[in-house]
Amino acid sequence: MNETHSPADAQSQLDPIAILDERFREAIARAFPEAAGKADPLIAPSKKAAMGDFQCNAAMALGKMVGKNPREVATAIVEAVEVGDIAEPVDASSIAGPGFINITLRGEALAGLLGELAGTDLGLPPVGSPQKVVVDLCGVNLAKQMHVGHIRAIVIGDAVARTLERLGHTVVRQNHVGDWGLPIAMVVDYLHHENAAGRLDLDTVTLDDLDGIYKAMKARTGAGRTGLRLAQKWDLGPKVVAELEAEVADADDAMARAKATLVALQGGEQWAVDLWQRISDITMGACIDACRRLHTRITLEASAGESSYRDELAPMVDDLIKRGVAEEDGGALVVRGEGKDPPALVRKGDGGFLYATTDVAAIRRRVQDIGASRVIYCVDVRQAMHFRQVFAAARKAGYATTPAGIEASLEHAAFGTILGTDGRPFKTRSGESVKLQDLLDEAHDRALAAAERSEHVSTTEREATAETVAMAALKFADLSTDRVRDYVFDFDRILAFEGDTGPYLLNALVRIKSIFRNAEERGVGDAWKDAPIRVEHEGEKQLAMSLLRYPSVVRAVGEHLEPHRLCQHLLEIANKFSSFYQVCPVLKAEDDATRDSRLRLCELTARVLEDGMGVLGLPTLERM
RNA sequence: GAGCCCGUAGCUCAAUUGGAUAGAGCGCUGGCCUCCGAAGCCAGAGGUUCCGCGUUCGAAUCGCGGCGGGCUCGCCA
Repeated sequence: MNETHSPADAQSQLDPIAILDERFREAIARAFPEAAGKADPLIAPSKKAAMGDFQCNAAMALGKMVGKNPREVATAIVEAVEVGDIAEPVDASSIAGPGFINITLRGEALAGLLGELAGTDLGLPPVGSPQKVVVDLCGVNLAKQMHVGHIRAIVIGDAVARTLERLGHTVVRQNHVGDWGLPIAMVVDYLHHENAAGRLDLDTVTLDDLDGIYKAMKARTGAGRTGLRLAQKWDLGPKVVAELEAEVADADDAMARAKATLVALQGGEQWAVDLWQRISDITMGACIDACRRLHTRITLEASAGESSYRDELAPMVDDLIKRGVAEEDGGALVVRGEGKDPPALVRKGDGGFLYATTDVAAIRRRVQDIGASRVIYCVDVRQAMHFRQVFAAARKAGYATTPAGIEASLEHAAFGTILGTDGRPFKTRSGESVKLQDLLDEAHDRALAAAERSEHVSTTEREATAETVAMAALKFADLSTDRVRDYVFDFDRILAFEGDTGPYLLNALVRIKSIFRNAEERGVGDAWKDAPIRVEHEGEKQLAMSLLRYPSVVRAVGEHLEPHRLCQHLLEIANKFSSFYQVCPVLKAEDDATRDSRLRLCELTARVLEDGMGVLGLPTLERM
C-alpha cells in the first residue's frame, strides 16, 4: 500500500483531531521521553457527549510500554499537555475508566477553526505532491445492454475519481470496454450475412437488436453438444441423435464462421472493421448517455477498450517468455505468482490471448506510458482472484514500476452484487437482468409522484426536479454502504424520501438555500458575510464539530476508496444541521450578531454539503 | 475438494480499523407546525454482535475450531 500522505503533512491544522494529536504527542514526549515517537496519541471523537468531545486513548498502550499503571500514565500526560487555548482545562478529573482522557473544546476555539475552514477551501487545498491515478470504471461490453450491475462500476468509480481529483491528484478515467474477441466476431458475422441477404438495415439497428443477436449467437454456438453426449450415452435412438447432430453441426458451422470473421477483423479487413465500428458506435452512444444521465464524468475519449491493446499482446508475451517471467504449462503459457492462487494464463494452447493478457498489457500501459503511480479497478468483487493473478503477473514482469522507478499501487476497489428484497440477485419478475435504463426510468417515475405533491416546485420544474432527486437517490443508495458487500435494493426504501437517503441530504441543502432566499426577501443585506462566527449554543457546537471533521473524512475516502464513509458523514452533518435549525432561530435570532453568525454557519454548512455531494457526484437542487 | 468474502435490533445498514454503556434509518409507541420548508425535529421500546475456545488492561473487530450463507477455481470475456 502506498503512502498517500503522512500525518506530518496533514497540512490543514483545523481538524481538531490533528491539533489534539500534535498536542498530546508533545505531552507524551515530555512526560515519557523514552516513548517519544513510538506512542500514538490515539485521539478519537467521543461517542457520548457526556464524555466530552474527544478522547485520548494513549495511556493504556503506553502504560504497557513503560511498565506503569495506565492511570498513572494518564495523570502524567494530563499534567504535561498544553491545550488551554482550545479546550476546557484537562486535569485529573478528565481521566476516566482505565485511563481515557476526555477533552471538551471551547466554543471560541471551534469558532476560530470554522473561520479557517471557510478560508482554506474547506480544509482541502491541493495536496503537495499530486499523484497520477488511473481509475478503471464502467466496463461495458459491445453489443450488450447495460444492466443494474453497471450502475455500481459507474457510480462508485466516478465517486472514487472525483474524490482523488478533489484532493488534487490527476485522474485518468478509463472505460475498459469489452470490445474484442469471439463474441463480438459472432455478432459481426451475423450482421454481415443478414445485411448481405437484405434482411437487415444497418442504419436502423438498435442496441436492443444487438443484444438479442448476441444472446442468440451465444446460444447457437453452444447448442446441442451436451444433449448429444447424453443421447449417445443413454442410446435415445437415431432420430434424437440425428436432430442433435444437426444442431451441433450448425453450432460448429457458426463457430467456424465466427472464428473466420475474427481473423478478418484482426487482419483489418474493411467490411469487418466497418461493422465492428457500427456496433461500437451504437453501444457506446447508449453507454455515454447513461453515464451522463447519472451525472458521471465518463467520456468516450476516456475509453480504452480491449481492442486498443491488440497489437501489444504478442510482443508483450514474447517479452515475458524471453525474460523467463512466463512458462509453458500443459500447452498454455502461464505466469506463476507466489501465493496459493493459480497462475495467470496469458496464452492459450492455440496461440490465442486471454483477458488476463489484455489486463496485464493495460497495467503496463497505465503505469509505464501514462505514468500512473496508482491504478484502481472499480470492478465486481467476483473478479477478485483474477485481479490478484493479474497484479502478481504484472509486478513479476516489472510492468508495475513507473519510468521513475516507483512501484505503482494496484488496487481492486471491488463491489458486491445488488440484491432484490428477496435476498437474491436483483432480477425482473421473469428472471431477466434489469436493464439500466429501466431502472433509471422507474426511479424517475417514482420521484415524479413525490414532486407533484411538493408545494415548492412549479409544474414546469417537476420533471427536472424528479430526475435530479431520482439520480441522487439511486447514487446515494449505491454509495452509502460498504462497497464490497452485496446490498439489498428496494425502491420503496430508497425513494421513500425519509430517513438515511439521498433525498434527505438534498432536502437539508434545499432548506438552507431557502433561508438565504428568505433573507434576501427580508432585506437582510450581505454584511453578515464578514461577521464573526460564534459557537455558543449546543446545537451550534455539534454542527461545528461535524463540519470540522469534513476534510479528514474526504482524505480517508481517498486513501481507503470507501465513499460510504463520506455518505455517512454528510448524513451526520445534515442531521446536525436539522437539529441546530430546530433550536436555533436564524433569521428570527434575538439579535443581529447572532443572526449574522448563524447565517455564516448556514452558509458554511451548505458549502460543505455541496462540496461533499460534488465529491460523491450527487446532483443538487435549489428547491424540491 | 481448495481458495476468497460474509454472519450486528423485526427489516436495511454503520461502528473513525483493538477502546468506555455496539449506533443510525425504516417499522412500532408517544410528543412537536397561528412560529425561518414537517421530505423535518424530540423522546421511548427493541441486542448473548451465529456458537465455542484463545490472545489482550480491553474484542463485533485479531487467532483457532465449529455452524450457516455467498462467490470463485488455466486454455470464454
